[in-house]
Order: sequence, then structure tokens, then C-alpha cells
Amino acid sequence: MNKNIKLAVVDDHPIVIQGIVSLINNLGNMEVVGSFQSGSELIIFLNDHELDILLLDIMLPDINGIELCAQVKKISPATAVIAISNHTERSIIMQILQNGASGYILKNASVEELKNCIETALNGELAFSKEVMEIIAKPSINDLKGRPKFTRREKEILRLIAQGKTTTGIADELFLSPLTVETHRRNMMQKLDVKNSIELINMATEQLLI
Amino acid sequence: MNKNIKLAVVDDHPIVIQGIVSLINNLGNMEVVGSFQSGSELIIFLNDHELDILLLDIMLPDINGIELCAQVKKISPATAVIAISNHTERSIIMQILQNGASGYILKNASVEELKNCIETALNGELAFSKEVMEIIAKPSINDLKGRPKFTRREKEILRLIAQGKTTTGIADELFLSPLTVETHRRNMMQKLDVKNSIELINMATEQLLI
DNA sequence: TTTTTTCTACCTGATTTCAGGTATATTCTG
DNA sequence: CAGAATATACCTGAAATCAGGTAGAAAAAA
Repeated sequence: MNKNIKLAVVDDHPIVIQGIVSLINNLGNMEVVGSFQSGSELIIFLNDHELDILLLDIMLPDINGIELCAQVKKISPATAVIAISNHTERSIIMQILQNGASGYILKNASVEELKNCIETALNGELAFSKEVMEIIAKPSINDLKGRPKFTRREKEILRLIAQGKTTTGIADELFLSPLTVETHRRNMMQKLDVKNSIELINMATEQLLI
Repeated sequence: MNKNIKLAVVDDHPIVIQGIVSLINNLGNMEVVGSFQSGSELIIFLNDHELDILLLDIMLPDINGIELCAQVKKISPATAVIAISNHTERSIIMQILQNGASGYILKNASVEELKNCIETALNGELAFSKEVMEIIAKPSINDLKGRPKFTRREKEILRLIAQGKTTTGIADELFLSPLTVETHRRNMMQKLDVKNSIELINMATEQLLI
């Protein structure tokens, strides 16, 4: 087995970082060369450091981890990215794999699983924790739909809808006609193929496009 | 400072447990005598073990951490419970303190803060991480409302509402009249003093009573 | 066994959302 | 610049939700 494998962690919870660092140190054959609580910190680091493995929490304060993954692979294609997340939605897993990730594990994975995944990823294979494998195994119809995008305005309105505001309330707040707000709402519902606002919020949250 | 302080952790993320354990071991004056991924495991352990400090994630798979805290204090009043959570809602913090917790820290607290809080709690004082102190500092009107409770049936219906199901859909599923479902919905909205379903879901989620 | 809570169901009317459109001005992009 | 995408606004009618009630049966608590 190789020595001096360079690893970094991005997670906004210091305690999690502590856990991973102590875990890696116990392994002996790799070292944690950096740990960050935000995506921007990581990017700065990446520009003048090499990295073999990156453990990446996809729920970060400053940036969507899925996009961050793509950026990382662009800067440093040789780095194997393993996503660490609480999200069990198949679409999210698929998205980040499409963006070049080498693996995906859930936060409730055992320490053993994490170890195994790191090793698997180092071998150039795709690495998943048990639960993730099950999720991947059962394909869903929704994945065929393709992922729609929301415009800036749509997102803005969606956020207000998610707060429980009414159409007229939103219209007042944004100085729009209620009809406009309605149109945006309906366009979003159409994009996600849902039939009411609550489903819209749920689906958008699932797909991290809120 | 005392030696052999007995500490336990409950968190459904093994990696977090790993982090806390390694942290505690570094401190040297206390030991982790147990770590659990669910509330029920903890309760079993508590029945024949002593414990000075319990670090308790309030988001557990099997039980609401707020209620678990009360159970713990009943079984072992001498144990200081420090809640660890992602929830920044003042009402949740207040609830768990009322149930006997000695502290509350957010998961994004630094390792230093966690250390300090453990020590503070050991001294019998209330311990909070920085961010939590800020939250506590600004009292909100809502806290005066008192916390309503939902009946089993109400919760059941609320969960279906939260899935985006329509009143008639829910009625079909539960073999009820749509009017009944409506009544439950409206009763819940009245209890939480909100004016539409989305607010209902948000508020209920915030207060962990879904 | 009373009393209270919970679950059930209904009435009426106002408001909001949903679903099918159309359409124009602006902004972004190739 | 031309075309595409976005943001804006409107029409109509159906469906669902919201808001104010009342009320009886069943279950739980006192």
C-alpha cells in the first residue's frame, strides 16, 4: 500500500473534521494536509497544493457541494473526490457523480465503511457506502426527466413561497403583479412536474435547487 | 481538576462519535464510557452505569432528543446533559433546557467551544456555544405562546400534508371524509397560529413536533 | 363513572391556488 | 445584431384552501 497519500476534508462541522482527522491518522498510510469549513477556503488551497483524496461535505455554507465538486475536478483532475452527505436522494448522488466524484457516502456510515471507501477510491474505483448502493440500485423514473434549472427570479420567488407567503404577499414584497408571481410559480411547477406548491418546495429542496 | 469523569455520546453519525471520542481522549482527564447511535441504546446503558456527562444529539432516528433528555434526567439526575444540534430555533433550545439539559451547542461549534462547554457543565453551570448565546439573548414573542401538542391523528395528517398530498387524497388514504381532514388541518393551524399549510409545516418542523 | 380530550363530520362563504392559455418587453447569448 | 431565454402581465374557470362556526361519537383520563 502507498505511503504519504495526501487527503483533505471540507465540512462545516469542526467535530466531524476532528473525527475524520483522527481516523485518518490511525490508518497511518495517509495524512490530512488540509481541513476547511467552506468551499472558498478549499479552492484557495487547491491552487497551490496537490491532493490525492478530498472528502467533501456537499452541504456547505457558501457553495453547493455539487458545483464545488466540478470546480475541484477542473483545477485538479487527479484528485479523487468522495462526497459525504446526509442526502439520500438518488438524483443528488447521480448529479455529483456526473460532476466527477469518485464516491458517495452517507454521514451515518460506519467508520469502517469510510475507510473502505477511501481505499476503493484510491484504486480508481467508484466507492459507495452500503446504504448508497441500495439507493443507486433501484432506479427511479424521475431520473429520466432531466434536471431543470430555475432562473434567479424563480428561485427568489420560490424561497418566499417556501416561507409560507401568499401570492399577493410576495407580489407586494417584490413590487410585482400577483399574476406575475403566479406565472413564475406555475412555470416552476411545470418544470418539476408537480401539482401543488408543497410538492414544489419538496422537490426543489430534494434536488438542491432552491 | 477531577479525574475519571465519565462521559457518553449519542449521535447517529459514527464519524461525529469518532471526533468526540478522540477529542475527549486528548483531554486526558475524562473517558468515554459509551457511545450510541440511538436513544434506546442509551437508555439501556443508563440503567446500570453511572455517567457524569452526556453529549446528546437531539436529532435521532428513534426518538426526539428533547424527550430523551427528560428520560435521562429521570433515570440519572446527576448526569449533565449537553445537547448537540443543528437547530438554531430558540424554542427548541428552551425546550431542552426546560427538560433538564445543562447546555446546548451547535454542531458547527469549534472544538475549543465544545471543550469549554463540557468543563462549564461539569461545574454545574449552563454551557452554551457562542452562537447559541446570541440566539438566547434575543427573546422572541413566540416563546410566550406555549408549546401546543398535536394528537396522533393530527401528526399523521400533517405528515401527509407535508408530502404535498391534497385534502381529498389524504381523506382517501385514511378512509375519512375530506371535511374531517380539513378540520384537523385547521385545528393544527389554529394551535400554531399560522395562516396556511406551508407555514404550518414550517412551524411544526421548527418545533420538532412533526 | 363522569369529565375531558380526541376524532369525526358538516355548513357557509371568502380567498387562494391550480390549469389552460396568450403576449410583450427586456435581458442574455451566440 | 438576431435569436433565445427571462421577466413581466393578463384572461377564464375549476379546484382547493382558509376562516368562522357547530356537533355527536369514541376514547382516554380523572
